[in-house]
Parts: sequence; C-alpha cells; structure tokens
Amino acid sequence: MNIFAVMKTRIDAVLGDLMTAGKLPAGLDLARVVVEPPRDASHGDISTNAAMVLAKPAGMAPKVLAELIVAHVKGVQDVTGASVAGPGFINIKLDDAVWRGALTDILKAGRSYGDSTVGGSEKVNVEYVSANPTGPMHVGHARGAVVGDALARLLAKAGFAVTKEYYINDAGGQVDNVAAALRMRYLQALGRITEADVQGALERKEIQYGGAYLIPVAEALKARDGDKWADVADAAVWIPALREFTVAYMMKLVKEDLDSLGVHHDVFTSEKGLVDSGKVDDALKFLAERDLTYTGVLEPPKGKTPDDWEPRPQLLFKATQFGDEVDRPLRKSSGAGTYFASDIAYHKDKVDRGFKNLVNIWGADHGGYVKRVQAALAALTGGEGSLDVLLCQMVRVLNNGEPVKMSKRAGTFVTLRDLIDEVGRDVVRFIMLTRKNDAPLDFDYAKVMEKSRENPVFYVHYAHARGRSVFRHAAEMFPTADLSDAGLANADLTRLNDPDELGVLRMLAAWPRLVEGAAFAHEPHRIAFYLYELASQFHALWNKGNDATELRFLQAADQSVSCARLALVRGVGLVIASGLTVFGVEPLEEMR
RNA sequence: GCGCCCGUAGCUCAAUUGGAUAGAGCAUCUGACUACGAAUCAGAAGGCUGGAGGUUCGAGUCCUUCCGGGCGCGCCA
Repeated sequence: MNIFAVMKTRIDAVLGDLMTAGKLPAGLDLARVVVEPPRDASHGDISTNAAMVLAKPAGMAPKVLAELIVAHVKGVQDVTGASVAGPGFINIKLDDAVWRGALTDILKAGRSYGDSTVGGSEKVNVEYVSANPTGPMHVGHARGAVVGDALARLLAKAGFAVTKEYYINDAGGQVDNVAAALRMRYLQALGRITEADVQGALERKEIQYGGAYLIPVAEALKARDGDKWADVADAAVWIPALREFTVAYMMKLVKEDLDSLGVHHDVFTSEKGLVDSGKVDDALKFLAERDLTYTGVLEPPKGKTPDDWEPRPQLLFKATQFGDEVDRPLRKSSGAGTYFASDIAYHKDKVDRGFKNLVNIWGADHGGYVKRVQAALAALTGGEGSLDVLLCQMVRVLNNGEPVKMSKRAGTFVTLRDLIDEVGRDVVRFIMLTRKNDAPLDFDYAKVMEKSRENPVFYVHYAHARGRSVFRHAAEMFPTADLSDAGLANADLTRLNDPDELGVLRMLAAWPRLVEGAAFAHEPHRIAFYLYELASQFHALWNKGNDATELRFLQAADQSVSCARLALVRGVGLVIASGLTVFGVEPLEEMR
C-alpha cells in the first residue's frame, strides 16, 4: 500500500466535496495535484501543492484557498494536523499509527512489500543486451544486461506484465566477417597455417576478427567436422556453414555469460529468422501500402561529405514524417535489405505480439539510431506505441584509479567474465546500478571491494547483516519469544516512539512510492540510492544506542519494547531485501 | 557543420520529474568503542547548479542562445 497514493485519493475527495458544496468552482482538474513527502521532514509527514495548482483556475489567492482546504483536510482519516506554509503548501501531519501500520504491512508482505498494481498488468517489452554473436561479452554488455534485467524486475514489481527479449544480429556482414576469421583459426587448428599467418591476415585487414577466443570455436568445429571445410573454396558454401556454427557457439557463450550474471531472457529473436520467414518483406510492404516508402537519393551528410560520395537511388522510409531529420534507407543500392529494415520488421513483430510499450537498452554509441526506430514504431502503430530507449554510457574499469585494459581472454577489452571473476556477480550487478544509465560509470575493482561507507554495496549489505546479528542475539536473550515475522507483527508497536525510530518507519513507508516512481521513470538506479539512504538511517539509529543504552534494540528487562524494535529491524531488513531482489542480489546474513 | 546526451561543493554523485533553506560520500577539521559487529556514528566547514536571457505562484529541472565535454553522422551492425 502506498500511503501517499491513499492520501491523494482522500484529498481529492475533500476537493470534490468542496466543489459539490459550491465552495470551489465545479470541474477543477485535479491531475496536477501532487501528494508527496516534503523534502524537509520538519514540514510534516506529507505535503500537497493543491492550493497553488488550483489557485488560478479557482480564481482564488493560493493562501486563501490553502486555508480553506486545510480546514477541511483536518477532518480526514489519519490526519492529526494541517497547516499552510510558504507560498501555499499544505503540510499535513499524520497519526504515528499510520507509520506503525506500514511496519505491520511489511512484516506480513515480506520481500514482496512494495509490490504494486499500478502497472495494471499492461504488457511491456524490455529488449536488452542484444550483443552481436561475434565474440565474448564485455563490460559494456554487462551494464546493459544489468540495467535491462533490473528494469524488467522493477516493472514487474510495479505490476506490469514484462517480457524480456534479446535480438540476435545474425544476418549481416559482421557475422560473415567472423565466419571468415573462424576459417583462419580453423585452418590453423588443422595445422594448415600458423599463428603468424593469422596475425598477418589481421594486419592486412583481410579479416576483422582474430581474437584468441576463436581458437576454441575452431577446435570445436574441427572436432565436429574434421577437415570437411578446409578445401572448400566456394565462399557461398563455407561462409553460411561457418557462420551458423559460430553464431550457435557464440550464443551458447553469451547465454552462459548471462547466466553467470543471473540474467535470463524470455524471448530470443533471430534477425536471420525474420529475413528467412519473409517478415522483413512483409514489414516493407506494410509501410509501402501506407505510402511511407519511396525510391530516392539521399543528400550527403552536411559538413562531412565522404570522399567516395556518389548519389545512388535506393528504397527509403519517410522517417521525416515522424520527427526524424532525414528519410532512412530500407534497401541498399544493391537491393539487399538494411539493418534498419530488419529492425523495423523486429519491432513490427513486437507490436504484432501485442506490445505497445517498448523499452530498449542500447549502448550510447547507438544514440543516433533512436529517432529513426521511434519514427518506425510511430509509423507501425499509428502513433499508439511508445518506445523508450535507455542509452548506457561507457564503463571505465579501474583498479585503484588505474585503468584496466587487458583481458586474459579477449586481449583488448575487459570481458564480463573478467568482472565476475574479479569481484563476484552481486557486486557487478549492484555497482552497475549506482548511476543513471546516461552517466558514465567508473568501476574500480579496489573500491567496489572496499569495506567502508564509500562502497554502497558493502554499506547496504552491512546494514542487513547487522540487523540479522541483532536477531541472533535476541534468540538467546528471549528464548521463548516468537521472533518470526508473523510473531513480530503482533508486537506492541506503540512502543516505537523515539523520533529516529519513527523516521526510519517513514522511510520504510516511502518504499512503495519509490518503486512506482522508479518504474514509471525507467530509472532502476533510484533503488540503489534509496537503499543507501535507508542503510544510513539504520546505522545512525544503531549508533544512537552506543551512547543512550536505553535506545538499544534489545532490552533484556523489557521484552515488549525489544520485540517492537526487532519488528523495526526486521522491517528494515525486509525492505533492503525487497530492493536487492529488484537488483537480483541476495542480502547477506553476516559478513565476517 | 548537424543531431543526441551531459555540465551541480576541491573530487565522485543525489535532488521525490516544476516545489519550500540544492543534499550525501570522499578529502579537511573536531568528537564517540572493556562493542545489540566502531567494517559504524555525531558535528564543523564547503555552492551565483558552466554563462546570459525567457516561461510562472515557484526553475538544477522546461524554452532560446552561447561556452565546455562525450557519442554519432549515406547503403556497417
């Protein structure tokens, strides 16, 4: 239950009554009325801008209107006080019982506290990773994987029906290039050529991929087919065969990598599958029937004409009708379909499967591609569909501030495996979520393993582990007490009345609202900051007991107050667990 | 040259999506442990939110325009 949403409906009802009674003009739009926690806790428990937003349409001075509303809000359930502040804010004080009630809710709901129905089971498609099956996954993929996975979990928690997808780019020239490189490694595995030959071909740019990671692929091919392909000269024969082999092999590796991160997709869609099944042609036909394609010649890019520029006619999509800067090619001048054409078919496929809300997680280097896909989606859905693209900025991998570049496996970049081997899965996941997706992220091996307040992973885990530690002591101190969640839900929570205890309760009660806000904004990183703040408040409360022993959670002579406080500690633990679950991270029982 | 993203304390970042006196951590200074785990906590100090205009009750947030940084820029994927 989101207390702020509940209060919003109650305040809306008050405003409605005032309209009915003729004290306010009828038909005021309440959409802009917001009920939120005030930034400064001294302003009360909740605050609303109703008077300021409605002043103009109601033809009243904000403060006068605020006084009117305050007079009526005072009678609302759970409200113990209300006052006007500043330019017309209405600050409302709620009965402490509301916050204690939230704790009861937490103990009953467990980790699922914060689950919401605001998503209304609406279908959402989250597409992420979609790394080309051309080599090992690297840090950039890892960030996209974690952000996408956390967003999917977050949306599910907020009540959306989420499908997690991976688009396999297995149809274009890149995979052919890998096939060509694989052939070299394959010949090497058969002893036909040497490592020097491979490196030479790389330097002469005869092949674009040559990493050592292809060696086991070549060995696997040799193990399966022997020297079957060694003397096949016709590229039209060996390229498709080797491409298919390498795509299958690489996708297996990708899935293993994702599995080691705890990331699992529901749907894998193959670009080649779309082409082969005729869905690309269907999509182009769909656009043509709506007069959204034509054969034309594109202008050269302004200010930077390529040397070999020459105008050529090709099939174009009228992207400019949907907000893009130029019309975009659907077919190459050779007549072959472009990657964009496949992508249109893919997004049409998503729409045909019933999705109107699409989210794609891409690397920042694809920023220039966003508008055209959004244009395509608008064309495909008549403006009904929405596509939000989250562009993930670079991850800089450091060790004590020094850039880490070399990878044991890939040679030039840090792989996902390197990260997990170095610091562990949960740390990777958490750290990747400590920044907005559009901000660059520094990932420092030394810092993320540090046991200090500087390191958010540690700090949050420590808060949880400390809470569990209290329970271990409590079990010895009160051997007959029922310390289960159900038992604690029956504790006398009115024993919680220290201002800091109530402060933590308020923070816990804000969790459902935070989940909803983060889900709608597609910003999973908000969870990380919330958890850090909650951990901070919990550590502060703990330490108050150092000086004031009567504030310690466990009071041997007073089981009643101890159980109330244990309920609070448990509530903190459950909300931390609830948040970590969104991240796919397990809370820790202890950290010794 | 054009498009997208970004610019907040010395450093790394928040800011309830347009709300009140812009908040944390690090670094600096001062304090709290024979311990419900001090791996923590309390306090001090630190700001013309890159600059200039505009929109309105109200702007770090929206608009315009400069400055600075990142990414991208015909048929690659």
